[in-house]
Amino acid sequence: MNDSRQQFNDAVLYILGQIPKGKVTSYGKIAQLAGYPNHSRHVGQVLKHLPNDSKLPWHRVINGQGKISFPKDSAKYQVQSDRLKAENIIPLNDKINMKVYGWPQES
DNA sequence: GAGTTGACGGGCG
DNA sequence: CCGCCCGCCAACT
Repeated sequence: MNDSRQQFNDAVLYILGQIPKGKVTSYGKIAQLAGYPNHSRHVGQVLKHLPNDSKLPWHRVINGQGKISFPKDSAKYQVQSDRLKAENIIPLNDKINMKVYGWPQES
């Protein structure tokens, strides 16, 4: 019954772990890869449930606009931005170039 | 049990 | 280019 939900959750976590270092992806992309093209919001829901000490690179997930889905004044924003910068991912005007850092590779 | 929310995305004006 | 609206659907109140 609720297996589909659990499966979606598991798929998201798996994909999240497959994101190579120095690359980023969007919620919609993950949802699509998970087999649910329109569940972009739920991807965020899953990430929200992640523990703070999670080994998964949740910071490599941004929105389709190539921006961090947090208010600039938010602590989460600062952390994610700092982590991305630590992976040589430098956003321009608070926007990440998906053409360069995007994953999987878009054409 | 019913209504609202949300780590989003895409379309329209 | 920018802002508003609609859709999707589980989680939350």
